Amino acid sequence: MDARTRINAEYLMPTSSDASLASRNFHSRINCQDCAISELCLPVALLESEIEHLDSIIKRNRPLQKGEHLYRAGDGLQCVYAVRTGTLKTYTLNNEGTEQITGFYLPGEVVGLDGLHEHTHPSFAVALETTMICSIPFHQLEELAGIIPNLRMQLLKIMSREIQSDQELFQLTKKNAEERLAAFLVNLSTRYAKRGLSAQNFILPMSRGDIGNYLGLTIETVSRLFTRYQKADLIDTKGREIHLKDMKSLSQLAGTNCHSSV
Amino acid sequence: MDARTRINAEYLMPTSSDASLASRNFHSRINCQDCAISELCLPVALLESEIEHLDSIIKRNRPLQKGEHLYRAGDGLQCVYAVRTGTLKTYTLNNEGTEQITGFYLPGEVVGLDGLHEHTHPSFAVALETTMICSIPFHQLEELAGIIPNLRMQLLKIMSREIQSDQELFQLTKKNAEERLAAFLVNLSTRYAKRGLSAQNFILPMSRGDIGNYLGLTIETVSRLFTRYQKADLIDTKGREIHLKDMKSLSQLAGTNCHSSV
DNA sequence: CGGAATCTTGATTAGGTTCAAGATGAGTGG
DNA sequence: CCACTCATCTTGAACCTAATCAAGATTCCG
Repeated sequence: MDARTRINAEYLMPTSSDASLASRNFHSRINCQDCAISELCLPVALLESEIEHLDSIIKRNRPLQKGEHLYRAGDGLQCVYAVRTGTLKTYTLNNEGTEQITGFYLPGEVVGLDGLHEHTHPSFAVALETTMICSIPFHQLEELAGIIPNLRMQLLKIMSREIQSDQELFQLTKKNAEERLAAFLVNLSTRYAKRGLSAQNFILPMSRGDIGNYLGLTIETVSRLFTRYQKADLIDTKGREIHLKDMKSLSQLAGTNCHSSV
Repeated sequence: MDARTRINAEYLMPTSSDASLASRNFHSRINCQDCAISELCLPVALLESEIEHLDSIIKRNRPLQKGEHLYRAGDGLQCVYAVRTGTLKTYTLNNEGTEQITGFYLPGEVVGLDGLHEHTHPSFAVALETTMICSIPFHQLEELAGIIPNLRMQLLKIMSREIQSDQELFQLTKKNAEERLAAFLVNLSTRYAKRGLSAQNFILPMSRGDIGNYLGLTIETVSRLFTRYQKADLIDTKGREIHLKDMKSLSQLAGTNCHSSV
């Protein structure tokens, strides 16, 4: 049940006449050199030639459709993955077999870094919408990190950032429902802004249920909070569209950490 | 018997007459080669000569006394630190300036890995008891990781494990008080067992207040849970001494993850 | 258009916090 | 060794937030 073989097996060529597209790279024109989000991703601080080297080990398959899995818990870990476009969610299953969402991943973010140490994915990763992925064979990445100091440093930085943001996430246990959802929205907003998108207006790629699951709240509470925020003129929502009207108050509600530089 | 007496047996306070001990290595005889917990720490899988190389960049100062800080939020990040003996807690301050505990660190565990990416510690680290630390200059470690593939891999593994355990920690948001405390105790137990200590009997290095803060519960709730567990014959406690009588039920309560290999 | 999934809103309940008061324990000095 | 203090811990009662149960409303999609 390897992710890659699944992808290849399910792969449908865009035009039956062009067989070459079925080969290693789905879009041969896509590469790190031209990628809009390389600034957020692994190639940061690399020289042109180093980026080419990195790019040469990266595989790009056809996009994942909504609901398709990138990998599953228990799968062997061959690759780590960078989101190119779209959104992933990662989750585990608890004793009762219910989903426990552990994270949402936006373009430029790297998933699969948990589980390096045991060569096995401890969680599931699934697309919330049509999502394009760069697959980076971990073994080759790790070797390359031995050769390219900047890449080694960037890999450490990405992991360090993940550790920090996971610890910030954990601070949610100390917050009430109102604060949790505010923190979630502010966090998403910040991440969209980094990607050159609007910090005020975006479309939530996940359902209310997903948000609730992630934050440890029920779907009813999330729904009620959205209406409460709306009445307080903090936000404006229609379905998954959201407009953050009062970022300052939301941030304050979120109780952003004093020493958080994010 | 307990961790603290073990430490006292190993450690003798410096006499004020011997100033030389205050220099680079407090105990010149302490090194990675002979360290009991090297198996849990950075030297895993290194050759003898590689361990010597690693050891040569590590600094060991006098022990931290209870309440002494190893670093503070905002401090520049020169080193990452491995706990040799004792216990650290890490915390941040929220808007209101109240402490938010983010983690407890036992011997062999590495702290300071958050904040690599911005060369600044995002949190505080303070000793909960007399604690000996190995300071590892990050720049040198990173360079060494370029030369020694096994060290590079071990560093990645340590960070990967931290990411995974932080994500498991985050699952506490989905648990109620009873489950949270059980998860906490089982987690501590597992970590002590890995260190060759008893999984059933140990002394909690932190106060009820610290536990509550960490888990997002009030001290009263923690206290009530301890008595409830005791009445249910799950544990036996007297102050900070704790005996886990029914590990199976506790683990079940904790709701350990299906795919968790820890 | 119709059925399913998702979302909203209301009423009730329960788990955990808050407020309050004692109890226990560790550390200090006489 | 005891008395005293301060910090930590325990227990009780009242309150409140968020979960649960329940019923509609809305949106999505074939």
